[in-house]
Amino acid sequence: MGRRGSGTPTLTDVAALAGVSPATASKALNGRDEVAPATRAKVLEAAEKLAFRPNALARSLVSGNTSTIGLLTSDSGGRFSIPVLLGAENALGDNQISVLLADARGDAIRERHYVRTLLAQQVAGLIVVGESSNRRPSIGRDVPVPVVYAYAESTDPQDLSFLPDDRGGAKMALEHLYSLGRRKIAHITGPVDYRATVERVNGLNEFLDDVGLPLAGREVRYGEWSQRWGRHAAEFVLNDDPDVDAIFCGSDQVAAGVTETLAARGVRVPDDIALVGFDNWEIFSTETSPPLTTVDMNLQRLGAIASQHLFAAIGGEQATGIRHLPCRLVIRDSSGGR
Amino acid sequence: MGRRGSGTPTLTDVAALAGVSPATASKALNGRDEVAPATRAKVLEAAEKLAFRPNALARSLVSGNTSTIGLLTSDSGGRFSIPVLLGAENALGDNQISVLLADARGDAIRERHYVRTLLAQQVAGLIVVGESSNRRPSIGRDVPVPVVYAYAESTDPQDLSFLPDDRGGAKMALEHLYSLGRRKIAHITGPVDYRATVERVNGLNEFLDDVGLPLAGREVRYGEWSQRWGRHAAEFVLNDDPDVDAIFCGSDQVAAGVTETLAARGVRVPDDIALVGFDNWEIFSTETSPPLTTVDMNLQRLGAIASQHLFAAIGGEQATGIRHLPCRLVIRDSSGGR
DNA sequence: TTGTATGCGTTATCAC
DNA sequence: GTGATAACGCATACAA
Repeated sequence: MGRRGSGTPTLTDVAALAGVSPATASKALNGRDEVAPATRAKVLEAAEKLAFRPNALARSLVSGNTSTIGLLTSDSGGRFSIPVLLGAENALGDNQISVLLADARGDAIRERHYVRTLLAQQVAGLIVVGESSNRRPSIGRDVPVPVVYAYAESTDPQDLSFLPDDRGGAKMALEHLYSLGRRKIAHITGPVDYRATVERVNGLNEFLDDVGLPLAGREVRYGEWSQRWGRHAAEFVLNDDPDVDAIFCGSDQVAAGVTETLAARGVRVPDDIALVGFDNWEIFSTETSPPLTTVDMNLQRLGAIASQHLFAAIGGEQATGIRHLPCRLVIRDSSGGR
Repeated sequence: MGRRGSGTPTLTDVAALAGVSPATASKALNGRDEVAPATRAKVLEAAEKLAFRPNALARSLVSGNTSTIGLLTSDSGGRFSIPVLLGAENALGDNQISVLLADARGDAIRERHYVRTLLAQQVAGLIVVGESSNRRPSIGRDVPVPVVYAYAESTDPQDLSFLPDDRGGAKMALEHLYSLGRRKIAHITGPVDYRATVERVNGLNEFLDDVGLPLAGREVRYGEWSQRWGRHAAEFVLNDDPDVDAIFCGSDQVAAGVTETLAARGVRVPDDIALVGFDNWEIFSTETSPPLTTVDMNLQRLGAIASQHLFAAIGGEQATGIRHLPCRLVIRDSSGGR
């Protein structure tokens, strides 16, 4: 009889109903070919009838590997981890892989705790997602399963990290503005201690150097990731440099604030000033008036690629280093580019 | 020797190092009292030395119950499931419970698939989170583990569902406005086919009836959950009823749009018009100018309570029906209430 | 107090 | 082609 007489049916139940041994039933259900077609049919029928589902725990215990991976995150809002998770689930496909989620909330102690818990659950691998894409401590080399960092950069070069190519993304935005004839481009962005901020500014500077253009708006405006900052910074830029004909923002949230100030001052977008954001965070980018041209970091794709590499690593193909994945320009009305 | 000679240490390894049998080691580690203090010390020391972590799979296989629960969600953005998840993790505390997350993306087929997968993983219970708080099909009575619905209402009254008390939340908002002397209150909200929309309107109507006040702004303005709609609807309201002195919005996102229109038309908030939102979605509620007074649905608390009930159910204390959990008014500047 | 034996549900090995 | 048997890592009933 099966578990506790009345519970979920077990392989033994199926075998009994089919009139074969558990071993044979196992082979039949797992599609091994050392089993007679007639027998297989009987077993499958019995399994169907009992709505049999193999106990993944028992299976993992004997096989030594789970079909579960751990996702260790720190961004409590799920702003980055959810897209990464969705991308991972996509890549997993019907592989019957499950994701154990643990949110360490940026606390190193809690993070260590969760790593141990996830390992106790015998996860086959770990994906670490950052609360920002900044460099962050490695969870260590003594972890007995493969680890990849997605939207996070491990300080240990022996780890494998996946980051969006913010620098390239910024260049895409600027090329777009440049191609539309804009020559007085200002930049309003977030805190200077974000890798994303710095990389986007690097892309900006490289582009301006390449085409021989000065930065407009007097200087790069560093602030916070908030609409509030966008509103204020737009005032500064307009006051200091009324000729500005384009503003490239370090995030859509900032761009949303900029939009408000421009509207309040009667500046037309994109006619007077073209606007480009970053993130393609749709609750902002599709909701401003006009909707934002913006740079999408392809986080879902990043999650998919990271998990593919994780599986490769689980399969023995270890890799190391930092991979920058391309961004994508999403053109809407705020730049006048279509 | 343990797994594959060199892998993760097992209980047997610990026992060997401590010079006792695996059974004794097990008892010592699990805090059973039929073991001599000296022996326990030896075992603990050995476990420490080997960094031993019990294999949760094996433990579950023998005990028959896992320390894992499944979280089945449909809101791809994580807008509701993440707070619920955090609340659940809080309630779990150090119980070493893990959460297996599956995102069905609103697809019933995928949902069934994930339920089966989660069950195959032997989850001890299931939390179902909706993409909205609307009524949704039950995942069925044939699920062999307890299920609770959080921010979702199962169509089956035998299920246990937890919902925010939107009606009560709306009343809190209105009482607040009323107590501040506002008497011409309009309502701008989302689609009429959302339970949340309807319940908030119900609360509105009940309140207005109670105090004998007519609705201002001509009628309830139903639309979408978007800033865009908020901007337009505010125009309608102001045009139809210029005397309005308060606008209660069905969401912060809508309120953010309303704010923009009010600013554009030179209407002062809260002096001319007081504004109250709903959701306390902080990227909106703390970022508008002025910041929004709004109703918080306490989703994290809802998640905590739902998971507590789930554990009770796992422990045998089944419950059924629908529980409405109170909202909380968060007072900021947009209502002039502080 | 400690150790031996057994079983959880499944798969793999190896006889038959 | 099929079925005993052992093993995965752990916990427990029971014997010592």
